[in-house]
Amino acid sequence: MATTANEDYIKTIYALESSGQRASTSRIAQRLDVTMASVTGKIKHLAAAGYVRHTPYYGVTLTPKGRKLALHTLRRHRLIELFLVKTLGLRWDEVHADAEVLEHAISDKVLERMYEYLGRPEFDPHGAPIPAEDGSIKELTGVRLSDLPSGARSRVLHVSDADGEFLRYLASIDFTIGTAFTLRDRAPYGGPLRIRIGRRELDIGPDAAERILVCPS
Amino acid sequence: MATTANEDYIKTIYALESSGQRASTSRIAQRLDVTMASVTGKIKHLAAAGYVRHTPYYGVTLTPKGRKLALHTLRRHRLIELFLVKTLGLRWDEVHADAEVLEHAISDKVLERMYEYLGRPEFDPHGAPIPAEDGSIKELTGVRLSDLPSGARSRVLHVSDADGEFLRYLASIDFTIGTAFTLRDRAPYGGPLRIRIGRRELDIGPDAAERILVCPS
DNA sequence: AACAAAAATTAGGCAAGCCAAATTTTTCTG
DNA sequence: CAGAAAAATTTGGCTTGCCTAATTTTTGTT
Repeated sequence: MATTANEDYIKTIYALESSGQRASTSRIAQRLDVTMASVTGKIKHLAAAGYVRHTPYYGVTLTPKGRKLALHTLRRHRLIELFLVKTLGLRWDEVHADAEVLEHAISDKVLERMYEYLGRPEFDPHGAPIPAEDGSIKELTGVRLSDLPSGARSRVLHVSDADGEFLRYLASIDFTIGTAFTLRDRAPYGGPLRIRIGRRELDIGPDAAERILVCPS
Repeated sequence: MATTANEDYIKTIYALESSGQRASTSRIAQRLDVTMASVTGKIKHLAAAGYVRHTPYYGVTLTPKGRKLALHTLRRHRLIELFLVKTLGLRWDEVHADAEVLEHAISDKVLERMYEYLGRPEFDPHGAPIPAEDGSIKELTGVRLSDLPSGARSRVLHVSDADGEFLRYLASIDFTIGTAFTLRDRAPYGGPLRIRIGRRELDIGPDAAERILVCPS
């Protein structure tokens, strides 16, 4: 029942719900790059199997069973990303696609070995929390860099793993997970944010700032 | 074109050819645990795609293209087995099933990283040679333990990875790849072979001895 | 050589996943 | 609120990969 396709749909629905969006047919279709017809068909199947509740012409919500599968898959994805970075030395911007495939292929046994090998980690290379085996997950209590008040001291908490180019950009300016910095000020009218990291000064565009989660400290 | 199913069929045909058996519909079906009808259908597809030549009512042979795919898949399988043993500490008897799945899922990039991480190894945990990237493979020049003359000094070269129980048995008597030993003698009428390893003496049944490849030295 | 058994193939069907095109429902807009 | 646009669904069709049952070909036996 938990095929590759099913897990991908469930993960997408979970991501939409987590970001406060309605899991509508069109949004699922867009994220998975399939047609709406395919989504409607799959939704019926997932509803019959008890993973989602479906309100026709509105969208779906995960059942507890669906939520559990989503977190199980997310745990696999994030552990695999971390393993690829830590063990094989891949960069944080190039592990997403591999993890997307391997999360459906690796056995529970191998996954638990990876978990132990990595020292029971809590976060993946992008700062995202790794769900526990029981399906519990730590919520990230951060704010968007774009919402940070001027003068605040903070550190980088999380960036999405989905956009490799953005990750390469952040790596190129050495603005990675855990980096401590001070927000000097922001230029008016959508101008860049001026950031100080130790002795180094940095400008970050407002669009980038919206995609970076930070932890005020 | 190189789907999971295709790669599994090609691997099976390669294994049959390598062991000098005709790759007939029935033998392929038996090894893959599918019906002969399924094999006939798949064979037509593989023949049309240029991986095999098909002689109806007789069997198939690999084309150079098919052989290349077989060796490519075998390389992946064996590297993954070794990686699981070396890096994650799995036992040699429990890696086959995982490798069987992962060989179809791991990207070339990750595989090459594993190859480098392992120090460009030449053999898998069961002594089988790992095909090179260009598809070349070292032939094992060994003899079956059952064919070894009495009194010969030798070492364990290779055992098949397919039978976990047999591998556990060999591990339990500490008769693993590379173990040096002397064949004392063999009991008549299909009796056991008496083996000496250092100071230790061991009896090995004739059926087991047929499945162990050794390297006289 | 003739017949039975074994091996192989063909024919027809099913499930998963996808698609395009047609239709229905909802939402938006003037 | 009426009509248009957008969203969702239905219908029918395609491919992969498997199955059972029926048929054909080969092989083995007397």
